[in-house]
Amino acid sequence: MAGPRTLEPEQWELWHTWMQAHRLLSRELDRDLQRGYGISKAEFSVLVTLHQSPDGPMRVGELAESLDWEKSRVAHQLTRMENRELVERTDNESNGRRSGISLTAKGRSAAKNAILGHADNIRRYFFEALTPDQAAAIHAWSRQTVDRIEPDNGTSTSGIATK
Amino acid sequence: MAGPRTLEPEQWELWHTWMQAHRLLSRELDRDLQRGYGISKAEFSVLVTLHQSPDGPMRVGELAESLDWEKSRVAHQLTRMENRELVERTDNESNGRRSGISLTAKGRSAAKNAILGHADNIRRYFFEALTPDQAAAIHAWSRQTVDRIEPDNGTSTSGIATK
DNA sequence: CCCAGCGAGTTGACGTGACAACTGTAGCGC
DNA sequence: GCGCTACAGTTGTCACGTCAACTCGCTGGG
Repeated sequence: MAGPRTLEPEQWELWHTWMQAHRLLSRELDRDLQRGYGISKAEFSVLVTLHQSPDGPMRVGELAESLDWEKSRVAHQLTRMENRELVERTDNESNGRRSGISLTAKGRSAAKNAILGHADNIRRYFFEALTPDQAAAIHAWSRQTVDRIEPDNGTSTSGIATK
Repeated sequence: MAGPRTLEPEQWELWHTWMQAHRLLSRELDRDLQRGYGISKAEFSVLVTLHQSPDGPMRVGELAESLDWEKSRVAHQLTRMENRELVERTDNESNGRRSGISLTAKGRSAAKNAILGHADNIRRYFFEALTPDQAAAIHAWSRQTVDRIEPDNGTSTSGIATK
């Protein structure tokens, strides 16, 4: 409709700085995870999700939904992690197909260590330099954005949500 | 040192929501760029940088510094873009090595179109749902973070900076 | 029985990104 | 000239992520 077709310089500046901050932060966290625990961020996400699973082995579909990843991405990731012996695909008793994903001992201990270290890093890099105002602003914006792009999502107050 | 070794639930919630918002936003912008103009975000960045270059061809090092990418990443990206005829590596008159990067006609027009559309999308997805307070808070935090992780950086007000 | 179609999961192709090792040119001291 | 170092750029390798095509088991219709 109306409006200038380009951004104001200060808008550009804000956008650029915001993106850059995010990129630098992600890079630091990735590197720390890699150096400290020898796992990548993607691997970390999978390990945490499996680690927190209450009912033992998960299936690929569950993992995909829980992480909000595409199934193919999960499958690729699991293949790599299976090669590195962090997870294993186990036979499911009820039907013939192997469809259970579970942590190996190695995967479980990696998860345990990394969770603590990672939380520490997040606090160091993100929360320590965050005033309450900023936290509120970022939180509000994040929720708006998530709701706008992907409305059906359990981002509500603090936990479980509808499903 | 001291402090709890894990994050508070509300901190986790903020962190998770923020990461998710960022991911969804990036994905939307990427897809729009791809669908609307047939170029990726990485290609877009290179095209914009070259397009804005005042003195014609740039060199790989300049590009890398300007984008804050690793040189190898730039080289790989240029190889792909050269194959797609968006840029060309031209001989540099002063020394024998081919070291100039410039846009092809195709690249130039792609850049021109994409810049407008992309700015539009950024406004739609980012600025429209952002109050002035939020913008200020986010801007402030971003600058702090960039300065903290990468202190020597031209993030000052609006342009050129020391170098 | 056969086969069409579905849903879950996998695979392949391709672009992306980080890191390390390599090539090649220029400059310096001898 | 010779060797050495520094630096720019390239290449290889591996992990990551998306999309499209595929496999496999299960069903339901004929």
